[in-house]
This record gives sequence, C-alpha cells and structure tokens, in this order.
Amino acid sequence: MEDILRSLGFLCLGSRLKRIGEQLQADTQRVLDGLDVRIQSSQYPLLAALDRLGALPVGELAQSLGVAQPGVTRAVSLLTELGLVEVSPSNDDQRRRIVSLSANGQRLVDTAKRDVWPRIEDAVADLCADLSGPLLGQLATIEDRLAATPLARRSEKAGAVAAKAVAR
Amino acid sequence: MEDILRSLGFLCLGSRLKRIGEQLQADTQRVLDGLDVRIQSSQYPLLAALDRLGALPVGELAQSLGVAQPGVTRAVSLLTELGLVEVSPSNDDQRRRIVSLSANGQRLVDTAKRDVWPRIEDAVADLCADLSGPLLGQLATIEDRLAATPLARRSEKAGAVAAKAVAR
DNA sequence: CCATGTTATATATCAAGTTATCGTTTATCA
DNA sequence: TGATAAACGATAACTTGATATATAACATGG
Repeated sequence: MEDILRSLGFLCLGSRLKRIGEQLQADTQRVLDGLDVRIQSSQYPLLAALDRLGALPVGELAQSLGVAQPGVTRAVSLLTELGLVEVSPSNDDQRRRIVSLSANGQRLVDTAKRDVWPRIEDAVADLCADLSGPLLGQLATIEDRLAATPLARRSEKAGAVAAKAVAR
Repeated sequence: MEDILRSLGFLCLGSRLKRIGEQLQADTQRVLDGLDVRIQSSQYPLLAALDRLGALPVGELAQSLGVAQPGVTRAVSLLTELGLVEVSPSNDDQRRRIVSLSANGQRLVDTAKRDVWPRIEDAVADLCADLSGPLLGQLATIEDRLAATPLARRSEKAGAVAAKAVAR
C-alpha cells in the first residue's frame, strides 16, 4: 500500500511531521505506562520548563514551550488538580499568575529526570542514530525504524544497557 | 526566552515534530486562503490519495494516509457534504464503502495540481533547501527560517519565479 | 485623573487526530 | 451447515493543538 504522504514529499510535510510526532508521543506514552508513571507524556515539557526555568507566568511559559497561551492555561489547571503545580498571584502585577512546581511536582520531576527521561531519550536517540542525508529521507528512515522496532522495545534495550552500566 | 523543546532534544522530539507540523499546516492554510481555495489544507492528502490511487474503501484509504480509520470516516463525511467525494457500496462485499472523487472533486484536484500544489511544494522546498547534518539541527534550521520568512512569503517568491519561467 | 488603549489570562469553540466499542457482513471450520 | 471468529466501517469519548473573544488589570495622554 503506497504511503501517500511520503509520495507527496514536500507538499504535505506538515501533515507528515504531525503524523510522525503523534506516533512518537503515543509510543512514548506506552513506555511511560510500563514504568508506572501516571501523567501524560505531553505534560512533561511543561514540567521540564518549570524545573529548568523556575516559576513563570502563564504567557512566558507558553512562549518557552512554543504553544499558544490557552493550551498552557488548560494544562496548568489540569496539573493543578493533580497537585503537581501551583499558581500564585504576582506581587507587582495582579494580571499575572505565576506557575511553579509543587513539592510533589518537583519530586516527580526529580524522579523522572533520574529514572524515566534518560530511558526515553536513549530510545529516541537510538531511533535517530546515524541518520544522514536530506530531511525527507531521514524522516522515512525514522518511520521505517519505528515500524520495525517500536520505541518501547528500544527503551527496554536502553534500560538494559543502563542497568548493565550501573551494575559495573 | 529559551525554547524548551529545542533544549530537551530527543526527549521531546514527538512534541516538537507535532509543533513544527502544525505551524507548517497553518502557514500552508494561509497560502491557500490567499489563493481563493476554500477547503482545509489537511483535506488535500485524502483528495490526492484518491486522485493518485483511484477509488478506495475507507480502510485502505486510512492505511495509505497513515491515519486511523475513524479519522477517514469523518473526513469522508465532511467532503461528501461539500460534494467533493462520493461513496458507493462495494459489489462483492456489503461491508465496504468505496470512496471516490466526484466530478467536482476531480476538477478541484486538477486545478490544485496545476495552480496550487506547485506553489506550496516550491515554498516548502525552499524552506528545506540546503539542509544538512543531524536531524535536530535541520529541524532547528527549519524553525528559524519559518520564523524569519513565513511560508506565504516564500510562496509569493516561488509564484514569481514560476510566472517568470512561463513568460520566457 | 479619567478615558482609552494595551496586556495577561480565561473561556468558548473548532479541528483533527487518537482508542475503544458496536453492529453488520463475511469467512472459517468442526 | 451452522456456530464462531474476523473484518469493515460508524460512533462515542477523549486529547491536544488552534483561533477568537471576553474580562480584568495596568499604562498613558489630554
């Protein structure tokens, strides 16, 4: 069965990037499910931004994540309900609402940084290893590799390697 | 303002690909709006698939587009209402519903192939010209270029070049 | 100093993808 | 051949992005 997006090349690059991104996110979610982590993979960038940049108002958070502000507002309410972030008013500007990690959120991030993110990063790096040449070719290779060996399998391998490294 | 997805590298590649894809599609939509075409850019792959592969049942259409079947079912109902595709029962299997371009749909595709798609393809090709090196670097370059010169401007340039070529 | 404009966030609605599940129809095999 | 399994497409519910707009707080010029 011909892959139309692939055949259309640059014409549908946007759709194709979205498609690959969605598959990667779904696969990442499967890795997380296997690791007993209960939040959505899509929330990690927000938590990582707060961890890396410290407390931020909604708008700057949106900018640093490269998404539109309403998306951040929604994600923040969700994470607030989960008790992972907290919102406090700004002292000097009552319009601004400063978002920060809660104690629980910080704990989750610390754990993830140690136990989870390296696994995922290794798996994706493995997926993208030794790519070269034009962009469309690299994307095709990624799709092919993803179909041949799902990310979860790559993360097991990465985990095994990591465990071996620790055991040494 | 630090771009977190970029800093996180492979860890959030999925989110990042989605983000770039969405921006590309939104930009493409803007080009289409300027060209007096009234359908969503995201519907073009489906129409292109039917044009290229001929009439197909829903499931095979989904497979050739690389999306899940319910998405195709919804897109087909939408395009049927717009009068661009038609659905007919299969002779030999009552479960299958064969999707094909209507006369209007075929006309639209023919026009698009001649007047619209080349513009978009040139603009995106321009965006991706002379990329080299590792994937993450290529993606960063694409984002930078897109921020510097939006796709619509690139398509104007491409249109001018095409017009000049014709005039010769 | 207040009317007006701007900025920050929230809300509403839309778009396009997903998974899960259901009803039909077809296929299989004991 | 008839019971059961598999395949196809539709529907429902959810996710995660978008845009447009409303509301409230701040800034500023006359």
